[in-house]
Amino acid sequence: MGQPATIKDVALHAGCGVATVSRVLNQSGPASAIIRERVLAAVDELDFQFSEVGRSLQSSVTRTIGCVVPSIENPVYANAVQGAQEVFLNAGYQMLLVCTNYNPEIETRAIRTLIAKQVDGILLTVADAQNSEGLNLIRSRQLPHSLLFNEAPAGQVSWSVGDHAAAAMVADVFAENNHTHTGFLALNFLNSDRARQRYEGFVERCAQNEMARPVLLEVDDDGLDLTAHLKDFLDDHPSLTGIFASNDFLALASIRSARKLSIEVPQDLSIVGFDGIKVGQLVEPSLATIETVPQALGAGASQTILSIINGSAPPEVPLEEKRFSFRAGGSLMPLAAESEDDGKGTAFPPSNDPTHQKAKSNRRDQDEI
Amino acid sequence: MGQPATIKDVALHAGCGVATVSRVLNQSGPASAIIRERVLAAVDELDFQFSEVGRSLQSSVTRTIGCVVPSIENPVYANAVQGAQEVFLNAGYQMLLVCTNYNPEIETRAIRTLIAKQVDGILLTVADAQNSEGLNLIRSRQLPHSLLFNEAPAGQVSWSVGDHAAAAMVADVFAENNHTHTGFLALNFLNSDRARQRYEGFVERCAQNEMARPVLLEVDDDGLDLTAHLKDFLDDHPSLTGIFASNDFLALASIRSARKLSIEVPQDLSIVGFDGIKVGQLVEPSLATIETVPQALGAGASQTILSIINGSAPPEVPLEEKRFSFRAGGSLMPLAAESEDDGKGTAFPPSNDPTHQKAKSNRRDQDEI
DNA sequence: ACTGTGTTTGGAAACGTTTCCACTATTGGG
DNA sequence: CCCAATAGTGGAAACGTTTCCAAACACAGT
Repeated sequence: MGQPATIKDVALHAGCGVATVSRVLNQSGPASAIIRERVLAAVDELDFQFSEVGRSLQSSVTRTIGCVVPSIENPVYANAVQGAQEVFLNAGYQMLLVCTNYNPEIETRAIRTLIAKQVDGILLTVADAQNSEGLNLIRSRQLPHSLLFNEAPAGQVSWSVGDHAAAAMVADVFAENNHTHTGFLALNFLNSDRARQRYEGFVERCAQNEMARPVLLEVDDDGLDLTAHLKDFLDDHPSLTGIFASNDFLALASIRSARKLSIEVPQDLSIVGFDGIKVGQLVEPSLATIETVPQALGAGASQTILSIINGSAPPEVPLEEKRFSFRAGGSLMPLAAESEDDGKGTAFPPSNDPTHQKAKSNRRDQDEI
Repeated sequence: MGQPATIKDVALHAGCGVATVSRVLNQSGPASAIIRERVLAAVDELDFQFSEVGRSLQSSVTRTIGCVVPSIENPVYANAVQGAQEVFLNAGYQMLLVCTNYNPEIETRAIRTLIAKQVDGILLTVADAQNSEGLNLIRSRQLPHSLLFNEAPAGQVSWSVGDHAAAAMVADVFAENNHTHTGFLALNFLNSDRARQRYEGFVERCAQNEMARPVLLEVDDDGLDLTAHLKDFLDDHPSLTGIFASNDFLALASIRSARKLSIEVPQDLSIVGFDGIKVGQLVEPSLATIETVPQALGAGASQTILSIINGSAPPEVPLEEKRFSFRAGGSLMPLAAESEDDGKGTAFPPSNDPTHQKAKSNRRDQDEI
């Protein structure tokens, strides 16, 4: 029972040539009933299984796909990866997973190794789609691939949320609820083109809605305690009535921090998140957020890759409206309508609003379903 | 620019033999400065990279590890997988990930494929460690492997939480807080030996603490709405003052459902979770739970595999006390001390306690830090 | 000039497959 | 009874590596 049996062993055992064994097992050619039986018996006896390595060398197909994402501790990526994995598995592919921790160096090295391993395709979320060494490597070898969560440059397919438009929708929601002075809370702003796009989309639409320019609050560690940051931020910008957090964890952390500062959410401060993670619906107040469908994006991107491999028609990326939606929640509350702000909206208007809004209408019911 | 360059192309380009190219690139033998330069130039020119497939065939080493887990939508597994992935990557291995969705058939098939791909080791969480076809395959081929989250049978290493003991600790916590009538809330009881072990550990220790035997509430779908289930459950067992949920999501869902039924947590009902997911600390009331260290378990299990591969000393599995701890939270509240129950604790005692406990001491402060 | 030592070098085998092709039986029809 | 199809079979090449081994070469000491 030393080394695993090879096709040669089977051939020897069955008293035939290796070609015959291959034909029987792959049903790729004629074989007499007698010999078929002998081969099958030998396979059983030796517990034989083809080596995919030998096969891959011969066919230059590995039935393996590479997947490169920043991290799967973020449930958004976890869901996407899981969705992708499932599609691949059903199509007979397995998935090599690499988490880069937002480190471009690891990203590049990982992609290089994936190429060397001759994966049949690569699914990836890069730190910066405009300038990714790994992505260039992939492109120059014309390896089937698809971007996930990155907006692709010019005409390339990519399965992304539509961060710009989604963030604009948040601006609209704030506008509809009479919020004019808002903040944007971001983590890892530098390492994520997604966060940047959300910020841009939010800022632009706020301007269009004649709201004040959103104030940027950038935090760098992902510790849970934002309290100090939040306090400084609100002290500096007392006119703020709403915060758009660039992901749901930040949003939840903000709610908690606000509570410690005796700021009631949503009465004193409205908060909107991004991603639509499951727990957002389990908490009190429930989280108003942009709901996304990461699993569907992951699955779609996988199908894109598979279609390139098979030469079949690629799936259409759904319209933006299908990729995100606003999920109402108790963390957002309308402000009593008031006189419009001056319509400048470009520069930071001096806050002429010395106190926090204290609208006290008690509308907990919003998340009763 | 058709097919990628092979070592033969490089040899041709550099005007030398393939053996020389191999020696230069691997620094595995002598080579004159002249020829070294020519080889390096050819590599650059042709953008050559070794094919790992050819290499693996020759060396029967793939620098690839298989990882089989139920799902990475569960943050516990996601963390563990990420921890493992990181260790492997640092050691020069990549990881093939398969999510089985708790389906033993997929599990077996995946393991079979991993073996065929000649992975150097397998890290896995199986549905049932006592009776896993895939695990048997791995064992019979003596493939380096390590179990994760499964308790291993007799003397085998395994990186698990220590579900039995952890659940017993929950029983102790309930006892210290004067809860005597508790329920155990489980999802997927059939598919998870973990849930079963938690139940057993909880039941046993409750008996030792002379508490009533915990009532089992099993739910099958993982929809978010437990309200109906919870209502029936509490109607049937009005004496319950505490629920131990077999994971934090269930615990959070219970809190929400309780709220809908106008049952206050923790005043009317205490809830303790299991796993210690991050959001548990962000919600109000914060979740009392068993905190685990899935990332450390994943990393440890990986190191076990690496040590088997390298023939080095395997890392020690930490003592149970290091693998979990109780995290206090606002969802659990002590009951006013009262006369002891009758000490039978074995059969279901008839509930002689017609109303819910309504201890009203307002101790929100418990989770202020 | 010749031997001996040591350094470079490249041919060839091996790893486990698939597939092409040539070869041998078997059959059916004349 | 012979010939031509045809079904069944196995040898060998190819895939891209590494490594063994023998050959070639350089050079110093006699």
